[in-house]
Amino acid sequence: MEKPNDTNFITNTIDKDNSTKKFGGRVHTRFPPEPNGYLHIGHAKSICLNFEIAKKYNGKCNLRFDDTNPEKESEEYINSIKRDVAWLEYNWDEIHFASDYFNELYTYAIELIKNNYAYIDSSSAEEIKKLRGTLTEPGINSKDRNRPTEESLRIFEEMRNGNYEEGEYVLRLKIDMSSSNINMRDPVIYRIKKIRHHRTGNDWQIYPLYDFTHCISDAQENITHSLCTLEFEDHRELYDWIIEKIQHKNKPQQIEFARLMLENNVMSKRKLAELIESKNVDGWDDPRMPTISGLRRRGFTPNSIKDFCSRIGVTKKNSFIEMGVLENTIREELNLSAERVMGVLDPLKVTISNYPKDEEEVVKAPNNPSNKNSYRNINISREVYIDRSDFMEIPEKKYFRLSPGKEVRLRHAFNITCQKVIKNAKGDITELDCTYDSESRDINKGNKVKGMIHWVNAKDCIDVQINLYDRLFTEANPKGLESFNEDSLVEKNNAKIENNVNIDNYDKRYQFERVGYFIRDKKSKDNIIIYNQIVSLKDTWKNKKG
RNA sequence: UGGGCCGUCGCCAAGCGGUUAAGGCAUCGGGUUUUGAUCCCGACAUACGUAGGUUCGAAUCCUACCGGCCCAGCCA
Repeated sequence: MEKPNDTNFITNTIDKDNSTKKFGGRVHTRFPPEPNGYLHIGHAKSICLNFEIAKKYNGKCNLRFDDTNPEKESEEYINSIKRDVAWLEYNWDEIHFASDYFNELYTYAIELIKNNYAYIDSSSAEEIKKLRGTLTEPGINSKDRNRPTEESLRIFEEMRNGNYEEGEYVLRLKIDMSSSNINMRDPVIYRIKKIRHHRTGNDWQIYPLYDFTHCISDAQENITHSLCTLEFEDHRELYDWIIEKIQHKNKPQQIEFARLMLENNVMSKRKLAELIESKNVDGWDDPRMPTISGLRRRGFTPNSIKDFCSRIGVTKKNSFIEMGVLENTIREELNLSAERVMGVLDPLKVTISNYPKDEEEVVKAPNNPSNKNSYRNINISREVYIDRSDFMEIPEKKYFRLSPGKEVRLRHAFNITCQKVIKNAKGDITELDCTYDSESRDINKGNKVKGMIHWVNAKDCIDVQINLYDRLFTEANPKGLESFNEDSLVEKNNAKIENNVNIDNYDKRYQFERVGYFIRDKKSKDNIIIYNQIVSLKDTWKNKKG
């Protein structure tokens, strides 16, 4: 594995902080997902960043669920997120929930009201929106902005007790309605929501909003570097304002980085959900999905994902990463570790007419070219299957696989020559009549041939379905479903694989020689054995042809 | 049109006033290899969004432009 690229503008900042003892040389990060959906590769970038930084500086990294909106959140998501983080082999030092701080948050809110930094507003959502101003015009103070402290305190408590309906009142920070930073125009920090929370049940009728919750949660956990994505840059001023006004002893530093975007893919929960709802994919863990669960089912390993994250770097520049970078990481890992077997996607029957009927022999084939001492045995007899793509009746230039009259080697076995092409009434090729050169079992004795193709023994190969995957969209930056790649899934229903494959092992990744890397689909039905193509082998021949 | 950010090779990304402007992916040559894979070797930015300026010296500092992203949820 490559040495991870573990320095970036954030570690530079931390180095500086450490040298000035800003946090006493301490480093404490956190990964703060909202449990309202499944994690994707973009989250993996954040997970790797936060946990790797903690590791690098002998610090800590917490897992914290930002669960302040019970409407969208659930236990199911909490569990899936925990599972995904654990699958990536990261161990959080502490696990917290923003909802654990509801009491402290409430107390801080009261303090802010008392200090004239917050007030209860009876304005409707529409009124608040109207008075907020625009990007170029300042906002206007709410009629309730100077509500007496005692009154705000009383209403706030009544809100908590459930005396009011949703929308009747909100608690707002009193900052500056004319600020050029719209986040500072008296942001709402508490709203009434008469919804049962998945962790606090019916204890609360009011729930704090992100801006109020996040900074205080960080401070409570004594986080030093609060890493988040670019869209929160404008919120930093508010983050710092709140920490200052509540006079918290801890002052975490928020640092923003660019979120991950992949070419020919989408990353937003909404767009991912669209793919599912439109039935273009079969769920959050469809092997084409950029979700952690999708990647896992596809056959990616935790290491390959971490390797990917270290390769793409961390900056403040919005950019799209080519899918090839991701694919390359798993290809590189599997090249070293995956055992080799053979499998044909589109079987074409080959009868070796001069091979004795009812006879069979065993050939040896290395499990991995890196270890010449580990072999597997493969049976071969009179009938084999090869891939249709390895035969061309009228070969194009430089095609050095099988064609009429041509000799190629069956990998690990011997050379065969195509004598006759057999077709059905429609003119489709149904079978090839070939002869073999028994001398060529010894690789030094047969003719030197340029073509080498893979095959399976007809008598004992295993019938499987092989799923080939490609990028989800044809456009680099998809706007919507219009550019969905209809060929993103190709099912090879008649595929056949060598019987050395352990079909009961759902975790073992194989290289089907000359084709790609495969893993048994965890969702295979009992009657159909499905193998997922994790990634193909590089194919410069295909590239050259254009 | 207010504010906050960003612009170094096709895609990422080092670089922090003096370097031949790292590295990875991709691409293109060549070698090894009976996986058109792997592996190895080589090529690949006189150029850092543009234009000025400061300086003996600038991708690095200053100014002005140009281009892109984000912000007007009682979402996070």
